[in-house]
Amino acid sequence: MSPKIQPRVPRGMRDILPQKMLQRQYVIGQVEKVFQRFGFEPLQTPVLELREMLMGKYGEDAEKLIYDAKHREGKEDLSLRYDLTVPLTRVVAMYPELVKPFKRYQIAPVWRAERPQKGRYREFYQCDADIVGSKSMLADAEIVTMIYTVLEALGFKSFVTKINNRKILTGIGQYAGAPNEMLGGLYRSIDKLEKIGVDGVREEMAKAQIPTKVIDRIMELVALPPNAFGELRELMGNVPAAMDGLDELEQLATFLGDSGVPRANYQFDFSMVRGLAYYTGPIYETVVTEPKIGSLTGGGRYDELIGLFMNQSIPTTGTSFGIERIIDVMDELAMYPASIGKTVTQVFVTVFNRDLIGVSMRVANALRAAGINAELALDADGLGKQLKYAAAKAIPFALIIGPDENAAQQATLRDLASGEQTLIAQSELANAWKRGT
RNA sequence: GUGGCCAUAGCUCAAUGGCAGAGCGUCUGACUGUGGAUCAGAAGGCUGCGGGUUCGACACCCGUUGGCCACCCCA
Repeated sequence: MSPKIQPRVPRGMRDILPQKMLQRQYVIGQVEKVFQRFGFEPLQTPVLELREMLMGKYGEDAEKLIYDAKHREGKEDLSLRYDLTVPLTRVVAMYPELVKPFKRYQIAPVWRAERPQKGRYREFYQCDADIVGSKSMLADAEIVTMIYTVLEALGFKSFVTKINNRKILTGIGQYAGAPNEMLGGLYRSIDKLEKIGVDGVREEMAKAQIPTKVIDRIMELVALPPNAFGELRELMGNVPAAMDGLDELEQLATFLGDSGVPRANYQFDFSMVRGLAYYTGPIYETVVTEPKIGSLTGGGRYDELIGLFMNQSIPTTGTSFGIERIIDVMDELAMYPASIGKTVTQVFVTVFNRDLIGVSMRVANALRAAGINAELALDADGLGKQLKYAAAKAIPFALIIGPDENAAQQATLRDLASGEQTLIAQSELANAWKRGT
């Protein structure tokens, strides 16, 4: 025999075992239900894209994290998808016949070669919902409303969706007189406001050789309290880009006021920055305040991205839920409903002895035909062993059909949590379930 | 990509440079129509991997891989 190979998975990737999968399926199911309730349709795309589809979309830093996946003898340069947004824009450009506004959702894995940490993996699922073909701020309001509805459905209480506008950030740069090449670093510093405070941001900017005068002007704007539309408008009255952005956000604010989303769950925050290069309008990011695990959702408007694939550009907005982080938070806060069990099996049908295999099998199949998840013992081991197995798998009930029960056409139903047992006619088992076991 | 901490039985962790251990879990039996409790017993290890120092390394040194944490960035 050849020497054994250490079984391992690639760095930052993991197996998800059945009990965890049940939780995941619950979370994904909830998200999907809300997506559909808002009129989004499912889409699937290949995990591999032609490399050139992905290049030049995310910005230089992000591009370094893209995995290449070319076959040894392949003629095409392929990469694992980095997100679901660029594949969407590719689809929209390829199928002009799609009815607009095109609303699609996609729940699928993406790959980023980052250094793994808690809540950060190299292979992770994103749940995206986007609206293609609407310039209206109502589309953005729908996205923000949906973010709230999804998180609320999952049981989150203390979360805030922060809203800003790329145009305002651009305006801030212009207003402060910051040279273009400094803008990227500038935004990154601004984004840390909440984390390192006003002084921390100033310090970082000073270190980056940004003139004090520029810093002063920026901080004057960025340090404004949330939702301070009036002050911002006054200060930046002569910066057209900022005015456009403010107009958009004020419209969005009006729509959100009528949306039913509680005021505590969204906030206009002029210091929130999103890194991806393609955003052009409103941007969103949701953070939970309880355990600090980074952002749970991120998104925004990217009106020009589709234009990279076709002559005509199509205004688009949407968001992405980071389901891995959502799950990590839900684990930490034990947010799963009791109905999410540790197994899908509802009843374990024991096999008393070889002679009674056929009886147990018929009973199991009858239950299955009635829509009940029934597992059949595969060995006529001692009853003790079979019950132990069922208990270890956390199956709620066991059925015992020995010679006595079978002679009377009955079965013993054992509640494995309480130990309580009841005799039920074999023909009545499925009905007993429907009445609520 | 930069820096720090860590890696011993399935899990949680011990072991002055001197015989690799405990608790929990697993398996078997006491219990041939019933899991959890109790008791008795058993299995389980190239101490992540590769070098080095040493009479002797789980321990010290170097490298490497992986995990975690902080940056960077991000879902």
